[in-house]
Amino acid sequence: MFTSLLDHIQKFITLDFEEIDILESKLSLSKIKKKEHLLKEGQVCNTMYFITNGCARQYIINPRGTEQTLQFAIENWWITDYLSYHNNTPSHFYIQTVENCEIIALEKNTLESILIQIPKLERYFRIVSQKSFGATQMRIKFLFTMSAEERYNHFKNQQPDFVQRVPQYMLASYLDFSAEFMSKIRAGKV
Amino acid sequence: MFTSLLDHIQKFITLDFEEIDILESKLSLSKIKKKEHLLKEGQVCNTMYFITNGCARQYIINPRGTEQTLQFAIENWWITDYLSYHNNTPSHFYIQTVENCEIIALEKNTLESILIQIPKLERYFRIVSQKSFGATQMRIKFLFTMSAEERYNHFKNQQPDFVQRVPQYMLASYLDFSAEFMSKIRAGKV
DNA sequence: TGAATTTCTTGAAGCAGTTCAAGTTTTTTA
DNA sequence: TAAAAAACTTGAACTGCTTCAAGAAATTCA
Repeated sequence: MFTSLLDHIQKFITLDFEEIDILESKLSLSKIKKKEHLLKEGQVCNTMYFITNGCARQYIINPRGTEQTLQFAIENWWITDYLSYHNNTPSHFYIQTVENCEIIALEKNTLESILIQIPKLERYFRIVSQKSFGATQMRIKFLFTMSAEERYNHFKNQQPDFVQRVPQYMLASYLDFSAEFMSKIRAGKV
Repeated sequence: MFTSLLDHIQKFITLDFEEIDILESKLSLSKIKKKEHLLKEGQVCNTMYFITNGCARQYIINPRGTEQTLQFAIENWWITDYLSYHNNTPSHFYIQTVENCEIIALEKNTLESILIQIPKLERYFRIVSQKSFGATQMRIKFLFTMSAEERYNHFKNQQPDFVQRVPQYMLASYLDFSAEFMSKIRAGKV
């Protein structure tokens, strides 16, 4: 039932049977329909979400009223607002499913009690978040150095399947250009 | 000698005397002159750097040959390339001191041996990196939604002292606009 | 201190990408 | 399966910021 998360954890640390039991007893899997919100701007985020199936995104609504996606999460990714989570401050972000999803929602209280029983999981979450941080630095590099068309082609080469999975306007905003410009890039009119 | 790091750690976890001794026995403080490199593009990054005094930055050289700063680190910040660090891949980044610095350089091997003796430090590094990740998400939000002038004013309001500490052209590139445009913003010619 | 280097400033020309508006296509839902 | 909603396309007008070039000011260092 939680094999995808257990497998992911065991890429980084080794769990024994007892620990797996503890973990399984505390986790729960939810089915969430497409376009539902896991977090809205202004709420304090006290939950981490692990996607076992489907796709979610973190987005904002910009001053012009347009949604801009800051992050996507697919199978085997965690998504949350860590700043709101750690500081107990209202979030600046929305988190929303993009497809029907199966998600493990892990509340702060639950996670803390798990971490007391299985301290080794601290290591798992450390490594996962350090790697995410590293990936985000690369993302900023691409945003800084590539043209819109280069960013699109680069992304398409790196994640060819994913490009099909989300509406173009969401991907356009993730790559920091307009939906209209995305159309022109794809049509070769640039 | 390592009080700034020890204090920082103890904001998140509690260390006993024995653990502090172990830690102190494994750490070393280096003085690094302004403009020296801690990491160059192409090298595998196997060290994390904690700034106890001074300022460093992570930057790239863009296709036009101009340096672009992706990240600054001042007192009580860690700086490294986590992607290169974890994957043992050549780094895409330079890390360089911006001022004369006092730095705790923590090599991967050393850190791993410390973490075996003091597993609770996993928690410290987890929380620190999750908070950094959260801060980077906010940074991307600002890059996406604010004009160049707004980004400058926002940064100046948040970090008034820091603006004085680094050359304007470095800050301009960190805020993702040109050094020339920074001049015009500051002169009110925009 | 004086020379060399680094950093900052200014204006002119240009362009990558936005905004707007309207229409078309595709997908979802009742 | 028809109607509604969501997503995509297109062109025209515009603009925020870049690039270039050259000089001025500030800082560093021998």
